[in-house]
Amino acid sequence: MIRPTNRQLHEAPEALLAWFRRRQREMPWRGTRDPYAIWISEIMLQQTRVTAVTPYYLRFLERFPTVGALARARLGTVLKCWEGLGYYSRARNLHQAAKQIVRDFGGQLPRTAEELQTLPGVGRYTAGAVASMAFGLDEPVLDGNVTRVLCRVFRVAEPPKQQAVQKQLWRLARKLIPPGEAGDFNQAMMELGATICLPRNPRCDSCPICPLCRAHRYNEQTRLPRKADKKPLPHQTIVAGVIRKGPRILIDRRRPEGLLGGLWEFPGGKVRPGETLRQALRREVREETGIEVRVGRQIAVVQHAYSHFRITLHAFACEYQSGTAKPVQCDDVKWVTVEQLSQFAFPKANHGILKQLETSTKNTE
DNA sequence: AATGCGGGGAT
DNA sequence: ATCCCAGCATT
Repeated sequence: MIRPTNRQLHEAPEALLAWFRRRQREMPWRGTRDPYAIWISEIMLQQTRVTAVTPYYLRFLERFPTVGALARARLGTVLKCWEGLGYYSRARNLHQAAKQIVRDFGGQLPRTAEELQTLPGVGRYTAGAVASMAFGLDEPVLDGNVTRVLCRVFRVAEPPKQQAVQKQLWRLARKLIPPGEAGDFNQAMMELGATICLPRNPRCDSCPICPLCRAHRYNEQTRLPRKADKKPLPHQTIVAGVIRKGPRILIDRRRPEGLLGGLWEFPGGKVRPGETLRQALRREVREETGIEVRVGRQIAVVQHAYSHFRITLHAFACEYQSGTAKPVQCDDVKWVTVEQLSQFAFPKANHGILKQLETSTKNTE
């Protein structure tokens, strides 16, 4: 829920406008009110930085100075002019839209946000941008910059990707527009996001609305906007055995390639569907080291998250029964004492087991 | 709601 | 390496 204060509502837009009019950067499409030129610039600026766009914009307008010129051009010519800018559907849509403007709108861009959105490649953002900057309409924009600024100034705790939050941000962006000034105000918000209210290191000491910023007050400016929750990671159940043979414990070294390569671990592995934990452990120990064990009591359960999956590790005390340990499906095996364990590198997920081991050993001494 | 779509600059 | 950029269309 977004709850702007009256002070924010009244003071922030004016402060931003004043700041923007003093401090805005030079851009070749600023200062023109040619709707065609503004449209081209906005399409090019979709997901693309000002510095990347500038040379393309200049070349494009020279080559296709009007809607009619663009509509008459061959697609191949348009694409050639776009070459290197990326997102080439933008160029195809631009060409299509130009033809549509000639055919349906007499060669003039439609003058409402709603009609603008009927053009291919023109969504809610671009429609608002052209409507406000080219036609002076009080239409809002919401892009990555505006989203970041709003989430910080109004301390929006929910991820702005969520549809419900999007809806509120659009409403707020509209509400903030000083009547008749949407063009400059929208640009001011984006300019602030691009130069001051930066994603990682916002320059709050240079921000014209810092005193009105809720995130800054609570020192949360680098934690907002919140990123969408990532998808739940795939999960695996793992078993491992602390296998005793007299005073020694069996460990094995993982093969040098792959996950956790070269680290030592307690023998074990993934539990297969339908297997009990103990069945899986006996099987894995046999496959990995070639020995038979009796699985005893469970000594630890460890939850661990890797970057792209997570595991639940069940550790069991085991007793050596028969066979000779050898590196069958691992790089090396070794019988060691509890005291020696600390000399070997273990994955983080095994540290809990190691700790348990030290503790229980001391207790039995 | 999730993806695909490009290429480059900042960290 | 990862994030992010004056987003849109498609599924």
